Amino acid sequence: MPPWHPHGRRGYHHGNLKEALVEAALGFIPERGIGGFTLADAAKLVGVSPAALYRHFSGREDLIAEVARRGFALFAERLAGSFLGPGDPVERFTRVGEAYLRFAEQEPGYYAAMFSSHPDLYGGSGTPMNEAARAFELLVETLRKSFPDGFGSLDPRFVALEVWALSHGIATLSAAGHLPKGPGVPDKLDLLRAGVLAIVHGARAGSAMDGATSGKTV
Amino acid sequence: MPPWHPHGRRGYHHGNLKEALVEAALGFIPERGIGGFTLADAAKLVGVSPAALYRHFSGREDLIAEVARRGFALFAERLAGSFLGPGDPVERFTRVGEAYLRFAEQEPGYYAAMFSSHPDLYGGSGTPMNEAARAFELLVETLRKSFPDGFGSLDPRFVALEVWALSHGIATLSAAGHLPKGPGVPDKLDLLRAGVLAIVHGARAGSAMDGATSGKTV
DNA sequence: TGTACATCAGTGAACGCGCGTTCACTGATGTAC
DNA sequence: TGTACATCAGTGAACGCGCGTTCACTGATGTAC
Repeated sequence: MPPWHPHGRRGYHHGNLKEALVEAALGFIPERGIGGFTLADAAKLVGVSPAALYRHFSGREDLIAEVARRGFALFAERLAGSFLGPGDPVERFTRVGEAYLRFAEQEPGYYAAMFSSHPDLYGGSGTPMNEAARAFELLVETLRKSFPDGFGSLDPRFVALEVWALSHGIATLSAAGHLPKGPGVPDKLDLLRAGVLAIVHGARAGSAMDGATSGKTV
Repeated sequence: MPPWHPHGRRGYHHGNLKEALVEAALGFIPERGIGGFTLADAAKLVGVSPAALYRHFSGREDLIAEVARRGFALFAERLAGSFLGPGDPVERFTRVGEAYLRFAEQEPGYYAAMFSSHPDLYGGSGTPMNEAARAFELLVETLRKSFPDGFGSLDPRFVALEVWALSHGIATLSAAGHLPKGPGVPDKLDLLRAGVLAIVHGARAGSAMDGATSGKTV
């Protein structure tokens, strides 16, 4: 018999309450939205009194911040993993973009928590924004490896931000149902692939973009 | 003496309650978020009993849908307006992108309402999604005028969607405080200009993008 | 191996609150005659 | 010009509800001796 049961309760002590609450949040957030997620429901699902929650989190905000923190960490892991494997760097970088959209779609709870809360609310280390910065750095590094010749006078961080913004835009429009769907209609992967190619290609060609950004670095 | 007072009450009848409630929502949504906006606060701000609201809206959802509907209409107006004026078509199209970001920043209440609610919730005509579709058509038309030679085998609607997604991504990341700020750092306008140039240029060059999207139209 | 005890993760009842919505009503407006 | 009356935009009190959080507590765990 394991020291604690993965689902449900063993007895008076849950044994794995923190993890269970995070999982409950991940279940509720996608279907109710971040604002519609309640501690009461999470506690009920897990089979615990609402007050038990306060042994592991300082409150609602804290639980959501924890979800966001874990989300960014997992996100970075997924992006990094997708860059591994066969193919030339450009192909592998394309896979990173696909991994971005897949994460947003398959982990809507994480994704919503990650981008819902205002980063100014958090300070210090180990916060969601810390993890977010690490994920961004990873994207920059991936971009550097994929295009070792660089982007002319353009900072790779600038290009990475561009790619991130496009991915985020496609992911959120898609999640909100604002993207056209149907047979014969390009899907979000087509949209991302073409956009990323254009951004990266445009940046490498350089000339057109230098005017707007010369001398600026992120 | 005017038939109704622009601010506050004239007497028992408000005279302009519907407009006043929409304005109240536009004031609260940016500071509290769409989920944090309450009918009670809106009614109090306007100086009216909470029940009065139901003479003009069927409920909370309906009020927010009205805000979204007006938002999309105003949005389309602003985008169209920014395309007018001097300059060659490409310059003017660039201004449209800037107008997008300006709208998102200056009208956060409208913007949040426009993209907060799931379009599937609405049906029929005169709904937010109807206005949204008109705004998108306007973007497509602007793109057609700016690049009359087209984009090779690429549907202008595909390119327009790309531009919309990038703009939306930049606008939402910026609003959430996820974009780096500071002197010497490219701002969101730099980001959008460079991205749009790359997307449009990449689409005109064609070759690289055709593989991913040949035969597909929006 | 047994027992006393510190630790701490839970309970459950209660709190104050504010929400969206309803109801029967009332006051103001404007129109018909 | 005056009056009766229909219309309708408001009132205000109440509803049932569920929220996040607190509190004194209790049961289980594990460690020291």
